[in-house]
Amino acid sequence: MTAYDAALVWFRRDLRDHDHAALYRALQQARRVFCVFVFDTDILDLLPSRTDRRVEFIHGSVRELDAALRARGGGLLVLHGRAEAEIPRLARELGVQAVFANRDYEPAAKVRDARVAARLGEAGIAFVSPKDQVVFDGDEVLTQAGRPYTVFTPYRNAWLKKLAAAGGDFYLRPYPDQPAGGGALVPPPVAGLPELAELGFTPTNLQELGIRPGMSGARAAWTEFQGRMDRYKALRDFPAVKGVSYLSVHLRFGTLSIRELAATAWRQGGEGAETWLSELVWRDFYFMLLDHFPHVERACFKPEFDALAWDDWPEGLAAWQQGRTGYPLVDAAMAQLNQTGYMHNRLRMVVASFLTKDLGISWQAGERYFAGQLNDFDLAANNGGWQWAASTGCDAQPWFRIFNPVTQSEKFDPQGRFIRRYLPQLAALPDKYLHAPWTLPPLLQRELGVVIGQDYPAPIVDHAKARERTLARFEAVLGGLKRV
DNA sequence: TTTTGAGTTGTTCGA
DNA sequence: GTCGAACAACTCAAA
Repeated sequence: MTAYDAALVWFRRDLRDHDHAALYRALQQARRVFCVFVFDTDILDLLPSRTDRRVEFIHGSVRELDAALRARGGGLLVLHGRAEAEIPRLARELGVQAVFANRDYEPAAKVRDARVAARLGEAGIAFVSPKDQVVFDGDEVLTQAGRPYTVFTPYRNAWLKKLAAAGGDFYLRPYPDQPAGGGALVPPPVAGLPELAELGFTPTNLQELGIRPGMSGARAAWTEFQGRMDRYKALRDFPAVKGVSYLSVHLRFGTLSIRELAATAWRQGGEGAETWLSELVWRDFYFMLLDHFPHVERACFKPEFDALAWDDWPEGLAAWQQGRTGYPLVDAAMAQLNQTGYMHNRLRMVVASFLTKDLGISWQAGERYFAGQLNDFDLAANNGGWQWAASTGCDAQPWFRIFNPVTQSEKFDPQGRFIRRYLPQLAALPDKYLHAPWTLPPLLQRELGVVIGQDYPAPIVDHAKARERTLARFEAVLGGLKRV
């Protein structure tokens, strides 16, 4: 029996029509179900450029979602404006009794949703926001003392235990497309998807990069990854190799369901699948942290680290952003980011360590740059990753978190295949010198046509000295605390 | 309440 | 080149 005559499903970062909590609940509770997506100007206006792969990805995914909903008798109403105002207005116009939208954990989204809920409430319309984008959220995995975990390993243990206790797939079962005795999708009163240009954006190189948006792109990438999940543990640290899943962008925009991914990894078992499942647990962990500790968006997870005296060094930041630090692995990684909007996870750690620990620049500056560039940018994961690298987050251990950019290069790109791909000007260098080109004897530099300081930058800092400065920087804060 | 064990992904040093 | 220990000692989470 349906409780409502009509309901509205508001799609945000969940651009699929299967295994979808809000869509399922709406169909369960309402006789007629409308669907809407808003190109939210409150978000779009903040983007640094009008050429943005994320917007193109969303645009393509929305087109596909609309087609899928049409095939089921419904369709997607696509709006362009302030979601905060558009959703309550639309809900009234359509005469629905409830709006369903999957729960979001970002501080700004929580404020927006609270305002929407309040406006809807004034009109007697319910706002329902079920859990969808994580396996376990907020208060589902807590310590014995009832507090949120702040250390990953015990969190993961509790997370896995909770899943296992429920028989493995209880929490991972997909929501059916059509609940028994439920309502039906109905077409929107106005059809049509605005073109990218109408939204004020220009096309990107998304297609050239082979990034396919939408549920079809997600399905293809997911199927491909399943064939190599068992090798994930062995290969994931080598950026020149196809070792990681490349599913982050699909998880970011919900073109895949986290339950489906986790269920598959859980069922498969084995080293590769277990390691990958751990990464999905990290994802839940960071969402949970952001939800419970929203101050991390701007400040350090551990407040004492807000006292760290980072350097204000615009030229250093620019060199890092543009990939001309003189450290090939760092520069190749930044080139990958700038050209494709993607960066391998190992390299995200390397460049984050380099910015904060070698250049002494605040993690917030790096986080902001990533936010503008990454196709898969997600506040929770990006912030968590940066704070981990900067040693200001959970498990802060500065003396463990200073990566040696040359050692990392030798270890994880031993033949320099990744470096040569993104820094063709270094292609002629022998492997031996590729990771630290400044060690190449000057005569050989001329012979190979790679003169340091001319054809490729000299190292912007000396790692050993930078390391000492960083340890002193942390000592000033931690040592100061000890004396109190 | 007190105690105990452990902490994603490392680096450096010296033998 | 390889290997084990030291790094510094705090905080968290469970027993």
